[in-house]
Amino acid sequence: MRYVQLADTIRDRIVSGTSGALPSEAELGTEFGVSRVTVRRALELLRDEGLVTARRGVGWFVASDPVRQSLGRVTTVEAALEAAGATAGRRVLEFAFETAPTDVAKTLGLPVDGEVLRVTRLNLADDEPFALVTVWVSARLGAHLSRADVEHSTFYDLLPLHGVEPGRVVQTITAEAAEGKTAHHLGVPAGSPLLACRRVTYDRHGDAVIVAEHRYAAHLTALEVEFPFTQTPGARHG
Amino acid sequence: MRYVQLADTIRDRIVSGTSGALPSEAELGTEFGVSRVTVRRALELLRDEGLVTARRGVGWFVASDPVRQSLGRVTTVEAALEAAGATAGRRVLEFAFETAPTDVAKTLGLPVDGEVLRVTRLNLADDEPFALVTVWVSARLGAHLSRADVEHSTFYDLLPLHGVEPGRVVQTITAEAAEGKTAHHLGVPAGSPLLACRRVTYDRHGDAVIVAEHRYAAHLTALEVEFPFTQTPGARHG
DNA sequence: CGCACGACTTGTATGGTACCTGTCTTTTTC
DNA sequence: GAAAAAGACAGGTACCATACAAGTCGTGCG
Repeated sequence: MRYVQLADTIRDRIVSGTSGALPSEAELGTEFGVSRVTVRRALELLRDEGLVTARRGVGWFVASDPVRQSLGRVTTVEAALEAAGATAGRRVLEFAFETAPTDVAKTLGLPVDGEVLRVTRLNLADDEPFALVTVWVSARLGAHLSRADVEHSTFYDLLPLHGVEPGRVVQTITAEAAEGKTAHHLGVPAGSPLLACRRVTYDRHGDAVIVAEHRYAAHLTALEVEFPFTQTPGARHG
Repeated sequence: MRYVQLADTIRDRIVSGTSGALPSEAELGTEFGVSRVTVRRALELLRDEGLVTARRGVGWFVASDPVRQSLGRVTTVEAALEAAGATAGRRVLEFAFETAPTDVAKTLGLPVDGEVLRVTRLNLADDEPFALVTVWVSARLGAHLSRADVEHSTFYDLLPLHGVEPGRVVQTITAEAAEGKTAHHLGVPAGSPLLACRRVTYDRHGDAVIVAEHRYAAHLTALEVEFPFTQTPGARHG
């Protein structure tokens, strides 16, 4: 689907800072070597997402500061815990350099047999386990981290010390059944539903630096996302 | 049996990371030096295993990659499905006026025995069940909606016609085990993990107008949240 | 100033092309 | 005789090219 890919590249262009008016449909068409119809379908897709708006006779515009607008108020489980006054604790279960899983290598931009530091950690709230977290960073970065470091500080506190400036975070949320070992650590029956969040952190240059997987027991946790409604008239699917 | 061997090699290729669209039947035929019929028999074998799906006139796709729904940008399930290249459908299962569940009555600002319109709907992606959605609106608003309305349009398209302007949306995400009836509708085993989203839509005046519960089979769906890195308590835990 | 005109834009519709899957029949091969 | 190959056709989808309607804006003329 050509227009989906085109929408992806335009979306990237928008989230990485472009604002104001977009080039006209005809210009985008010649730039990407596609017809105007295809450009329109891509733009309509982005309009359904609330990322852009169109004014007839004028042009297409990036919706006013869409990133901040739509993503400003994401509350994580950890934030809620702190707000509730719980004391957060960490217990490092594993700390190992090993070859990266293929998907992790891919997102971190490493070769298929690239080496990473994997830290598996149990997050505690008032000494009760509530999240099982696995973090991967490239071995090059991990070389500067000690086990004590990751036990007492967050990765977000540590990385700036080594010249890495976090830029943006993409969090993918899904659900899964608790596998035996995970269930044991979280203190829930095996097979019970978990909230699984994969969080990829990028630095200022757009390169992925941290891949993390958080697993929460479902009965304890809920993520809350708030965003303003963006009017999307004329959605193509009725 | 030539096509069984071919199915094996294609399966290997898929499980080792290939995703998205497969080459066309003709291309696979020339690549492996077999006829199109043989390629088809192999692919049909993999389809029976649930590994791939075919869309007429388009091509074959690996079935495993979930639909990623971007929170904060996509406002409807339909938009996310279209972005993934699937065709969206709806089937209304229940359409009833009844007394509101207490939590719904509370969020909608109704008295404890207030009346609401409840619509339970199955969302389809390429004619496969994808999401089970229950929507509650106050009886006062629901009085203007017909069953055909909610079958053919989204609530977000319908409400502006009756003077309601959506303002903001708060979405709460959690996981749960599929209860029997829900599992049946979604075509998954009972007890399998679901992604459960409760979405409360407020109008311009800050009054809650829609309460909706979306349930997705976990293996089909992932929610995606992107936010710029800020040194807030919520983003500190990594 | 007022106004028409033209150059641009988005919105909409249509015909045509290339390619895809789905299904069938016939021929070849082992 | 069964499996595979080869071919043909139907039904669909995505994309392109084109045309035209409708809206906006700047320019220049009277």
